[in-house]
Amino acid sequence: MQPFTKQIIDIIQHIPEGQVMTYGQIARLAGNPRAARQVARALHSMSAKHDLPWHRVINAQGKVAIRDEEGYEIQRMSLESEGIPVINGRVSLSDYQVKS
DNA sequence: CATATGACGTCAA
DNA sequence: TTTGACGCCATAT
Repeated sequence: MQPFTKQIIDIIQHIPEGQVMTYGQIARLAGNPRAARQVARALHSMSAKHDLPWHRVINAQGKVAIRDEEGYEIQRMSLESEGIPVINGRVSLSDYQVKS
């Protein structure tokens, strides 16, 4: 497991309940400010097998970035279950995004 | 023009 | 078969 990937997983596992993080923030904390896309790649490949709260990871616009319909709804439900309302496929980042 | 952002797609072990 | 690496560059603003 590469340090990067490990960092990404670690960071996601530490996202507080009721809060979300963007790809850019995760990439920055992982040590590579330009690796936002790699964060997406990592999740695409490993989110399922790491008991990660991946539903707390969204894009910088507060939108659910999942393309898959099923996964999208799963994330929406998960977020709302934590008290994060998803309106029009979006989340109120100003209220729920983790600040760093 | 400069800056910010990204839930893929393919291949190796 | 399944799990993980890749760590850029196309697109939008």
